[in-house]
This record gives sequence, C-alpha cells and structure tokens, in this order.
Amino acid sequence: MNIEEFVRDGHLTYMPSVAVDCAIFGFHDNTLKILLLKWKNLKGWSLPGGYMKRTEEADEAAGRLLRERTGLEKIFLQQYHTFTGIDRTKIPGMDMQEFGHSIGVEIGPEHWLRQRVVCVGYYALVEYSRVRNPQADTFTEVCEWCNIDELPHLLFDHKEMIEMAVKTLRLQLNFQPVGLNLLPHKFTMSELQKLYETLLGYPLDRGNFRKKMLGTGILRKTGERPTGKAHKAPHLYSFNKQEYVRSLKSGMRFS
Amino acid sequence: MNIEEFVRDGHLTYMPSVAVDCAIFGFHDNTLKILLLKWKNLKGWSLPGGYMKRTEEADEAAGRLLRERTGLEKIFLQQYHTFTGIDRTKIPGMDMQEFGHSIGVEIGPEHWLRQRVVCVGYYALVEYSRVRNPQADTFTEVCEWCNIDELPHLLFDHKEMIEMAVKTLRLQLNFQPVGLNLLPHKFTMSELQKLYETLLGYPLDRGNFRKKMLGTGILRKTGERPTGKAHKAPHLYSFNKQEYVRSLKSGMRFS
DNA sequence: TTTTAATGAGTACTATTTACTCAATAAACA
DNA sequence: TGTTTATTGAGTAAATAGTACTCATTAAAA
Repeated sequence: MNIEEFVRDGHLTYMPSVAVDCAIFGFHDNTLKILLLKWKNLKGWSLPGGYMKRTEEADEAAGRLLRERTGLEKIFLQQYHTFTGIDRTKIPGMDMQEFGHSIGVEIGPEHWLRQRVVCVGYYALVEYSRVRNPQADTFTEVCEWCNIDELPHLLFDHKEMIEMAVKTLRLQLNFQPVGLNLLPHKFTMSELQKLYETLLGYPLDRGNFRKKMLGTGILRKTGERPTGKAHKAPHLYSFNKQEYVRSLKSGMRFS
Repeated sequence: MNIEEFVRDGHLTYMPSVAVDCAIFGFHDNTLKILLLKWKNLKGWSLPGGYMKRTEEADEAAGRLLRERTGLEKIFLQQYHTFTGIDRTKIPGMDMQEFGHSIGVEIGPEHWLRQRVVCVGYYALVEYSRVRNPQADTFTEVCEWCNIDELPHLLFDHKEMIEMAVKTLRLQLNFQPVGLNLLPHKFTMSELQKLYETLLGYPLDRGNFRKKMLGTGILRKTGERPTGKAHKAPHLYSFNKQEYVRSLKSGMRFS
C-alpha cells in the first residue's frame, strides 16, 4: 500500500483509532540497543508502529510490524502498556494538514487520520546479529539500532514509551527469558553478566554471579572455548531452555 | 444519559472502538472479592466497564467508572492489559440486533455499537467496607461483591480478564502497595498474613511472617488491642505509608 | 620468556530463611 | 471461680543463601 492509497482508503483496512508500537531491543557490544525509525518529513525518530488491521489482534499486529522491520518471525513479544494521551500524536509546530502537504496528499478536517489514536505498546527481544537489514516503512527513511542511553530526538510520546519499556524490561528480568532472547545461542559468562549489569544498572560480583548462574542449572556448557582473543579463553554456554522457563516460574533473583 | 440517547448519540461522546473495564478487588472474611455486574437482558455477569470518552484518557475513564459504581475517589488503580480479541464482545447465541430489541432500541447493521471494541483493562484495590452501596449501570441490574473462587457465569471475555487481573495482582504483591489499599486503616497481623496467603495461594509460617513484616518497618503499632473476641487480644497495626512505598521500590519478598 | 588481563574455582564470613518452641492472655466453659 | 482453649508475642537453632574476597590457570601480547 503506497502513501496515497493509505491516506485515501486506509480506514477500510485499519482501525482508525487503535495502533500498535513496538520497542525492539537488542544487545551488542555490552550495550542495550533499540530499533528506531527516522521520519521523512518530520525532524525526529520514532518506534516502529502502525495501525491495527480490522482483521487482526494486537499481538498479531505487533508480530506483523516486527516482521516488516526485521524480517524475523516467532520473536519474543510482550504487551506492556497502552498509551491513551489525548494529544499523544500531536507534533509541536505542525498540524495534520501541513504534514499531508509535506508528503504530497490532502488531509481534510474530517479525514480519518485526524482521529485520536490509542496505542498498545509492545516490547520485543531479538538477537542483535539476526537483524541484518532493518527496513524503514512508508513514512520513514532510516531504520537502525540506537544505544538506549544515546537516544535521538523522539516524536509523539515515544520517549515516554521507551522509558516505560526499559523500566518494564528491568522489572521482568527475573520473570521473563530475557537472556535467552537477547543473547546469541552461544555466549560467555561475562557476556551474560554484562547483560544483567546493563539492565539492572549496577555491577555484580563476578564470582558470585557465576556461582549463582551455574547453580540455577539454566546453563549448559557447550565445551567450546573460543580462541583468538587475548587472555584465557572462556567457556561458551547456551541456555537449557526448559530449565530456564521452569526457574522463571518461581522467579530468579539477582541483587 | 439514558439507553435511547446512548444508543443514538453515544458515538458523539465516546470513542466507539475503545473501552475500559475495571477489576475492582476487595478483601473481606479472609477472602478476595471482586465487584461484578449482573446484566438485565443477558444471562451473565461482567466487570464494570464502559466506552472511553473522547475527552478523557484511559486512567480518567477507569477512575470515572470506579466512581460511578462505588462512589469512591482517589482509589489505587492500575492498567494491567489491553484486550483486543476480534470477537471478544460477541455473545454466543445472540446478535446485536436481538440485543437491541431486548432493550427496546433498534441497532441497524451500520450502527456504531457494532464496531469492534478494544478494551484497556484496569484493576483497582479498595477497602471493602468503604463500598456501601455499589450501583449498577444502564445495562445491568445488580452490582455486588463475588468471591474470587466462586465466580458466576461471565459474559464476553471477562473470565479471561479476571484471571489475568488476579495473576497480575499476585505478581505485583511485592511491588505495589496491595496491603495498604485492600486492608482497613487498622488491622491485625493475622489479617495481613491471611491477605498474603490468599494472594500467594499458599500458607506462610506465622512467626516468620510476623518477624519479617515487623523487620521491614512498614508497620506501625497503634497501641490498641481490640477486645471482645475469644482468646488473646492481638495488636492493631497500621501502615507507615512512606516506609511502605520506600520498601516496595527495592521489592519485598515473601516466599 | 615474561607480562598481562581475564577465567575457573574455592573459602571464610555474614545475613537471611526455615522450622520450630514456649510463655502470656482473654474469652469460653465447667 | 478456676480451668480450658485457641491464639498471640517472642525467641532460638540449624540450614540456606549471599558477600567479599583469594589464588592458580591460561592464551595472547609485549
């Protein structure tokens, strides 16, 4: 669907007042990253998102968006909050009419795009390296990873959305398979620790982290020890998924 | 707004595809209770809920509903999930036309009430005794407390909604001021323990619970010891709200 | 060959949790 | 009126978990 079609007939396919936005998290170079879109005619970035189709539920809409941006299927995806601010999509200093002109279409006063939109927020956890060529959408020109603590200027209420998503991710660390979904299949103990430290926001004792992690039984030694880097080669681990999920049910705890 | 007005012009006041439902919890006789509505023309019960006004945000809508049913203001209220199932408001064996006739109004095929509705779910915690005379709404005839494990037949997707609300409440026990909002101002240690046991779903050791609770510093001895009942008179406690909120930030833990 | 920085493993100490015991007490009972 | 009963307040010992370390090992770099 191109822009003209979307502006004219979008309301036939989509619900005009319900959207889904998706905070897609990745972990790389010991840093939490998020996938953002740079808009064509607005000076700012946003989360990937879009209207909900009339024929789909929110989970499906979020999955579709994730697929469209990353090409990935069957990704860990969680609804975390619904945003309903009255003027949440308003852009300071620009009205919808102007925006229409900037993209070359007419958006009259009764146009369906003028309706108030509530937005169901999701967060997704993806393995960073699997996202090869993230795709922008109709209204955007760049889709790329941004460090979570070096965010660009964000449009709409997306700053608040990201803050809330990160906060939720932190709280869910002991109840959701965060490591399993953010790390590659094989990883070192240090990488796992760095992920926890990044999300918790404070350092952990190396020996105790190691002891506790191994104690939970959620890790499997692969036997490999990747050489090539300086110093002693670390073991490579992978998750014992069954045991991980079982552990989460009673709630792990790292402090 | 009466039924005729609502059916005819409701879409001018309300967003036709966004609603809010509210799981209102109370605690009485050592039992978790929820406030439910019995419908006039449908054989079943539902959560209090309603369309979101065009001029209000979800939090405000939930607050309004809570006020309309219970008469209470400034109640602990938390969004917990948004429900978007395609046929979530469908009633097996009855279509909207029939329903319209049953309440004496005409609901044609293009009527605004036919639109798909997504629903933002909230849960509220109220002090049971403060709810004196819960009020039914336009479509319902009874509004009353039900035991959480003796639920009547529920309409729409409200069984799922309640289950999810209870699950959320359990998970939030250590992060939200659940005791503070569900218990009366003054309460005994046993009552507090019963609340925790009810929500957690398993018994706790009395001595250890007491020791830990007093250790957190969130309780204040009132000095009173209510007499009149059999056996040794227990102390009455109230919450030290500041300390409670502070404790929750780092997350309490009862297992 | 030596140095360096990181890993794997372990240890002593502290704090918390768990599973109990026991005296005190207020109403109910005989 | 004295005794019984159920419940409360308080405390303890043992087991478990968490904290702050040390130290030998090792692979690449100097």
